[in-house]
Amino acid sequence: MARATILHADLDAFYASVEQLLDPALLGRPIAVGGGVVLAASYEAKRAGVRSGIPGWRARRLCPDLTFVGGHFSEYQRLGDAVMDVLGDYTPWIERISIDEAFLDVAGSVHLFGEPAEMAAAIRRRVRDELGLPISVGVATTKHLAKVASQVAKPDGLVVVDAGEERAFLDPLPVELLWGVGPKTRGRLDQQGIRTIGDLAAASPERVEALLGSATGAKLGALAVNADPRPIETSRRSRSMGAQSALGRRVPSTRLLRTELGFLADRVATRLRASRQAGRTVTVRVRFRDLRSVTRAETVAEPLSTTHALADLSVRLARKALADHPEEREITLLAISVSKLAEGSPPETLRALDDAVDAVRAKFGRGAVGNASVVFRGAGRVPDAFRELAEAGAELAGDEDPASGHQSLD
DNA sequence: TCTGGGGTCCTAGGACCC
DNA sequence: TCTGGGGTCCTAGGACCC
Repeated sequence: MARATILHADLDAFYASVEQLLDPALLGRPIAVGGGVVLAASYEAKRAGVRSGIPGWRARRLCPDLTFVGGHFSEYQRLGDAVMDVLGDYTPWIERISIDEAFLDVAGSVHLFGEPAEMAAAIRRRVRDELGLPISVGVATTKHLAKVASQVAKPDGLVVVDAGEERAFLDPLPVELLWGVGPKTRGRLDQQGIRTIGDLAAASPERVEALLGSATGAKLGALAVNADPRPIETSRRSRSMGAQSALGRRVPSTRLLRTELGFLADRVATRLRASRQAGRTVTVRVRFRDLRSVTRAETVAEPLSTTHALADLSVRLARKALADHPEEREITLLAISVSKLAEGSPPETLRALDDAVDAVRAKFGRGAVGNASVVFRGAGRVPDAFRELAEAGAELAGDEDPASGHQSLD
């Protein structure tokens, strides 16, 4: 039987913990990072029902003494990276899955640092002592189970699920602890009397697949019986790249579409070029007042990565989406996503302008130059630092492959 | 009194080809 | 004479995650 050598390390209420670290007056108090929407809540706020993603007004109603803080996004990036450096002291086999969590496979480091559980304890101690942050760790035989374990460990805890103890650990837990079970799936399972992971593991595959669709059902079934031994992936290429802007309520004039989609196209195309990629499918999403949204997509023959081409196609797609919904007078969000990514740059002739813009920006900053929509759009509703943090999160794929160029610890 | 920005994966239907 | 089966690609929408 496989040993429990997979760790999932997950910082607790990360943004909120950083704020409490930066301003000790906030310690022990319910705080939320964000404003219009809650990006993160401290455990004190969570106890009152404040969750990330809920609107600010609802959070205030749930928790009248809630303190909102603006957010120190560059500090989140710095501290998140510092935590990953600590993890890297224990193994090169790290899969960072967001700014504040990662999987580790420590099978090859046991002779250096002791049992996986000891490493987990040491990691927690070091992150607390050196960086001042609480972090929970789960240890198990598979990634998914380690993640369930870290969720159970929260806040500020350690849970080890030894080989052979998986069923006893999983069976009594509620299904929503499984990765991929959200409100809808939980509701569907609940209607069938399936509430615990044990219930799900005991249900026939046919029944689960009939309920959730074949792929989702099979996947969830595998998770429930811990039969999903996916390996640690130290680097991964992203499959799409996008950007979006919430707009408040706006009438979708041609001028608005050109300005906002020009801004978004510029952000996406710049990142595409920086990663030397281009994409064939462009998807535009338009959201209406009731939060319903529609998408229109087009796949082109030649991969594109120029700001101009992306902006033009995006405006066309947005017009198509709007034309199909003439009853909608106002829109609240625009988004662009580019997928079917491939290595490659645009032809020389088309690239010259973007190259020049990229070069000037590298020297003088983003606002120094750009197409009119970028320069004249003015400040958005969302701080650039937050966008950059989110972008960084989307580009976690490390270029360091432990399998090549790194001496095995064994 | 309606909510950010970045992603992943799945489903279903239709076009098209052999 | 009116119709099989399989595969691939594309589009639109939805659920979910951090």
